[in-house]
Amino acid sequence: MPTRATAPPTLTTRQFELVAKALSDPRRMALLEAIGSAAEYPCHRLCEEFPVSKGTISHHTKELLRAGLIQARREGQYIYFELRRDTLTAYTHELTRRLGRMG
Amino acid sequence: MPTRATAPPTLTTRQFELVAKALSDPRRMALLEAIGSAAEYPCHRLCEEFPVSKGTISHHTKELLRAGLIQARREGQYIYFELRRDTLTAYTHELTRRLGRMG
DNA sequence: TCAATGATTTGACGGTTGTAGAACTGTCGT
DNA sequence: ACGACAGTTCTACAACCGTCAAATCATTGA
Repeated sequence: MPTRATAPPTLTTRQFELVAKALSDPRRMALLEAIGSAAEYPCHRLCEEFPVSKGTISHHTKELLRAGLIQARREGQYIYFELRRDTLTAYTHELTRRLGRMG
Repeated sequence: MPTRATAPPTLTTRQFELVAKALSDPRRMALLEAIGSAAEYPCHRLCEEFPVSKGTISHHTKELLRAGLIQARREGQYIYFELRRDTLTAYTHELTRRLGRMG
């Protein structure tokens, strides 16, 4: 069976922790929401629309990348982010798996 | 209409942040899993089974209580914790609601 | 080649956090 | 009343985190 192109249905312990950590900061969560609001979201628009410095934006997006919550596509001098919903579902599934059946 | 005894189907912004923060620490997550592994879990068993001090256990359970992820019942000198799965479902639902439809 | 724009990296700073240990409160048996 | 046990609170500390500013890298256009 070939390796799946999309996403693993389950997360490693390490990645589970990274996702939880990434979601724990309100600002980072807001950035993630913005990115998820469109099919693709240009990085410089995040810089325009959030009252934080470029460096901070870069820091947060790096964390989101590490967690696998977004992916980046470079096009010339621009970078476009895309929300990875598969990682999110994997996270919520792992959460419910660890904490028994939920309502 | 009377106030519901169980849990709100949706979380306030504040509570959403508290839950995300509470879930972001691996140790606290492990404590939550232990509590969720039974209908009720006595506090002193957490102290026995985790290699951290009493003070640290108390600190973490306090955070879990603040987030509404557990509830406590006192019985004499003992305290029993119970996982609140309703808060967890509310959290995952809010997460998916904020990030658009997911797989 | 040079200037301008987009993005990353580095260094520093203040606030937060996980942790231990000691002191304290509360409850049970004897 | 007293000692043992369960839990909380306080203090202190090292590590981490979000943030900015400045420097640096990368890419495009003139």
